[in-house]
Amino acid sequence: MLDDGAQPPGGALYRKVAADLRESIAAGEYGSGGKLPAESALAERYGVSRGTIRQALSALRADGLVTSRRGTRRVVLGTTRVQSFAELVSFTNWARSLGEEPGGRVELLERRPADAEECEQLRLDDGADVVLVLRVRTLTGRPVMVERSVYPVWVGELLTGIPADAVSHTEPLQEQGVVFADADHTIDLVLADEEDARLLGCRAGEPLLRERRRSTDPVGAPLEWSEDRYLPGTVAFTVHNSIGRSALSRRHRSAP
Amino acid sequence: MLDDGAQPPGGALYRKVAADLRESIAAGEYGSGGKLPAESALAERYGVSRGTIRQALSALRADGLVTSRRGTRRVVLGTTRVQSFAELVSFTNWARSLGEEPGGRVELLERRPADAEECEQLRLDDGADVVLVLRVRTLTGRPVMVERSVYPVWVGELLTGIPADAVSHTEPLQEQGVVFADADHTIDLVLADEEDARLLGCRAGEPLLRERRRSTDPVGAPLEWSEDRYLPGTVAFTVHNSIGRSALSRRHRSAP
DNA sequence: TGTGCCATGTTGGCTATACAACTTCCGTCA
DNA sequence: TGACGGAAGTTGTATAGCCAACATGGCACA
Repeated sequence: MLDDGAQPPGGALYRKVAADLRESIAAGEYGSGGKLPAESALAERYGVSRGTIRQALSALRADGLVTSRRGTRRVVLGTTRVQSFAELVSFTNWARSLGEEPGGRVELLERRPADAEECEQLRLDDGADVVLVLRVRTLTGRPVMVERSVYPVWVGELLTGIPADAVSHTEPLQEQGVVFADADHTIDLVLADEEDARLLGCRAGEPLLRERRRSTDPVGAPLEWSEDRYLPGTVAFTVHNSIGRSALSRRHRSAP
Repeated sequence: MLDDGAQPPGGALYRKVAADLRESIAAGEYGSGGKLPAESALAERYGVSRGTIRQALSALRADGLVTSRRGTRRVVLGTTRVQSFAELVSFTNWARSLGEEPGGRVELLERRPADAEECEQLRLDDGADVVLVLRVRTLTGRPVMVERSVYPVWVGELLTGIPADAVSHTEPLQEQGVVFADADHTIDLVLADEEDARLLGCRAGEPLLRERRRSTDPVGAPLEWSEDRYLPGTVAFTVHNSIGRSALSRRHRSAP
């Protein structure tokens, strides 16, 4: 038990405890709807302080795996959940975790001046350049999504050396020290334009699920501003939130 | 400073600190991209321990308001964000927070045996009854969303006494001690059927943004299983996630 | 000039303790 | 039998302290 296997801040004790508890829960050790041992009991079992246990449980709580209420033991909510942040930011990681073969092709990679929204999103000065990458992503050969990403030049020029049929873009970036730490996602619906239709092999005007995403590094510097358009029926987005911890919100759009 | 104004577990010190910091950030006191004071400085300012400050900052971190990295002071990511959990679960609260007039009409309220998925989602035995509520929701008179919710009978029968034109359903439930604590959302795309078209005043086959939601109480008991269908262009869902704290996930659907 | 090292500031992680608030259950008493 | 009350168990909140890991800037040295 207490197997290792995390890379971000790696060796933290509470992460190992959390990982072990996740496994136990997924294995049904406490049943679905069953009660977890008390914090003090877990502290003794793992040989750590109650504070560390609480740190671990807080992570499970945020993932929606367990409840937490003053006065009673924690209850198992779901038996499995959660994708790592890496699986969300990287299409490649996600596909692999599904057992599907990720693919993709760069349709366009160019450097050009940023427009108003790109400046806003990437916090660039007016007139600054950005690198635009247009890619079609496939799952086991089938086109699933078209991705239009713009990067600040200092990020984008790291991508110019990558072959056009490279499976992953985020992995080489990570290797060069670019760390994706935060992301804001906006999900709505959009109709395919002619370019979408051509790239995805659908008809123009067909509805697509759109995810716009702004990713930042640990310091808060914008790394990527991307608009992904998914063919319907291929993906769904799931979110968990709880009272006092709601990363999800619903936004109104008065002007279509 | 340190204004009150939270109702769930109300009086916690770290919540007041967090609320105060939120205000300061929203007021631009540290600038966008600016540095927050050190934890120790904040601890002294508020007259609390560093642990309490860290608890408050952890909440802001989860909301994506500030960064956190070992070695450097925290940086302001965004100036404003976040809706309370109540605004997400309740259409009424949400609409009010937008300054729009929420409306709605119950098209159908009936008690009937649950089907297979409803049993699964609400953790009911086979053959158990559920209460189905079909409602059209309007924003300042304009129909925006159709909501199909099923409740376990013990929740549903609390709704039967409510007038058909009642604005909110969740509020009367809360008053009777039903607390919504956790929710799982799945967002995807669906085409309007005849009923949707009739209720929303659109054409059948038109694309709609669908949110399926399962809400549970603090003990983990399912309270509601709902499917909401939004007219395109009226809403967008936004999610924030960060490395190590990802409540969002992307799911594959192999069989449409 | 430029490079590398070190002191300092800052957050992450962990422990220990104490009390408050709440739930559950059991036993007592009417 | 039923209601009330209290004891025990459990999580929430807060404090204090310690060290490690990391970032930054300045200083010394080549």
